[in-house]
Amino acid sequence: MDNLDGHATRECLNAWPAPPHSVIATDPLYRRFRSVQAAFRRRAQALMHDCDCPQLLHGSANVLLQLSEQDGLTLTELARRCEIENSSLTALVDDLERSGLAVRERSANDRRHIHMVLTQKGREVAPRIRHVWQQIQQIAFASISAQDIERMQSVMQTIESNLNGG
Amino acid sequence: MDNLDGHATRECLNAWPAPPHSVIATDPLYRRFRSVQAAFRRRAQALMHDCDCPQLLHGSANVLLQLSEQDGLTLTELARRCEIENSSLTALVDDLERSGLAVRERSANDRRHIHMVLTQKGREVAPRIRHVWQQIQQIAFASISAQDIERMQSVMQTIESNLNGG
DNA sequence: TATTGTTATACTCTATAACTATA
DNA sequence: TATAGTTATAGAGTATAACAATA
Repeated sequence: MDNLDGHATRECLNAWPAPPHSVIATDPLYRRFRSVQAAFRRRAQALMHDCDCPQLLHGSANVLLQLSEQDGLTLTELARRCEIENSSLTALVDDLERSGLAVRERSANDRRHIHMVLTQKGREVAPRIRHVWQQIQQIAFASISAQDIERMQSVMQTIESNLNGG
Repeated sequence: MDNLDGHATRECLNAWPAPPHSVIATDPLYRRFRSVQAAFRRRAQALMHDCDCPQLLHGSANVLLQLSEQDGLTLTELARRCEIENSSLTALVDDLERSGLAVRERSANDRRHIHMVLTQKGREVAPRIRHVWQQIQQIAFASISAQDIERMQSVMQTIESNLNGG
């Protein structure tokens, strides 16, 4: 076990070694993507709470905003616009129904289709949610130029495309 | 149910409406953070497979690289360097042990400490993992200038700090 | 009492596969 | 057979809280 004590000693002598370049160049970047998203989500939840909005998943709020643009979309069309799978949408729509913001209405013409229709409450809440999202933008992008934000989005898109082999 | 058919008709007449500015400005950006990270992970897994590396979680690979910089770190020190909680580290360390790349060794001096020690296999594999991560960088950042990458990282850091109220 | 580490649990976001109901 | 939607399940990454062992 002497070597283990040796390790412990090295730790003490050199507690903060510089990480190798390959590590600092990849892992923190990789992890930053998640932590930024988490920061967006946490701040949005705090703001929604402050604004007396129902506590929605970020995805549900997005569905709500889609519906406030065009009410009565079918689930499949909503999933397409939100760029998620049908099965992923189910929980978000459940969330909206549970919060009383929208209801499923089965189509009379083709009973396979379900239209999502905003309730009165949903129509009232949607602008507040939209406002919260706008606030988040203002907070998040404070002191960052529009050009830098666009550049970042474009770089991220290129990275994703590079990694997906395109 | 006539209104539902009305919705269906509007869909047909105007199937691809432009989303409102507030939506395009936030949600796709929010979601991009996750999708880029997923792209990194998927590509890394594919490359690790091609290079005959053990299939490790990204986090486990990161722990392995930390150990290849300094062997025998305690779990708490490893968690600190990886910027995760102790409890989150457990699964990653289990992963490394399961793959035979490192072993837990309890310290004789202070039996509360556990040192992670690379095995022979771990020392052989670490450089290959590092190489894979370097390849990923090359793939991900192809045709993107170093300046743009640094700028993106810095912008992301600012966004996170803004959102966290700093 | 304080520290190290583990376990149990939960949460967010997402996907795939198998299923039901309808056309 | 094809489409719309649901359910069941998984997986990645993370956290909190309660716990055991040790100091």
